[in-house]
Amino acid sequence: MIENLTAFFDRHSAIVAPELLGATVLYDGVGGRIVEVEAYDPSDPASHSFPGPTPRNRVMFGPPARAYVYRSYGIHWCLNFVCGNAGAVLIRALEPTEGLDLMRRRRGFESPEALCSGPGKLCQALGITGEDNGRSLAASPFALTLATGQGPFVTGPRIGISKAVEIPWRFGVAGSRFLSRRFAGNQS
DNA sequence: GAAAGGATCCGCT
DNA sequence: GCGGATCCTTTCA
Repeated sequence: MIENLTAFFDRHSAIVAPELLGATVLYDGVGGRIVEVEAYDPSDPASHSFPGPTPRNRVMFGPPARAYVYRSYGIHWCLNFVCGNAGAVLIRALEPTEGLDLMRRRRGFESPEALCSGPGKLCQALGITGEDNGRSLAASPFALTLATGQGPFVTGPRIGISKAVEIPWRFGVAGSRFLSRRFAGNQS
């Protein structure tokens, strides 16, 4: 258990990503356990940091332990945690534990499994927008509690990208009902 | 200045 | 299970 968030995130995204599984993320008191993530790094054609710094992705090239929030397909927001060396971990799914009422109100009274089972849905449920881009994960409104130990997890190819699909940098808690999509092969 | 593409979600079949 | 909606960012002329 690393107490310093900056030290925790200042490593390669593919190392940080699986260790985030089981951690608790709260935004203004609303959130839950992380059950699914994906890693991206600058040598990866599918990563936003691959082409180099731009006005949109400049946060990825800044200090670690910050939130990188960007708009996807013009309508959804996606939440990333910035790691060392211009890498990032995309938060894909949560198991909701805090603020269920508020999430249901924002999401239209869906079942718990559907509240945070996807990057765009997750941000809507927690109320995260582009205004949170670049904010520190160590200060309000964010509250991040790292897991004391990792349970079993599964890996697989990442979702929704057209380049470097063969890199298995998707990580999920084994057997969780809150994943955005099931993992091919061993899930139970 | 203009055009193309994208780390997705929702509704319908 | 599949296809459309929707708009911001980047790239090129």
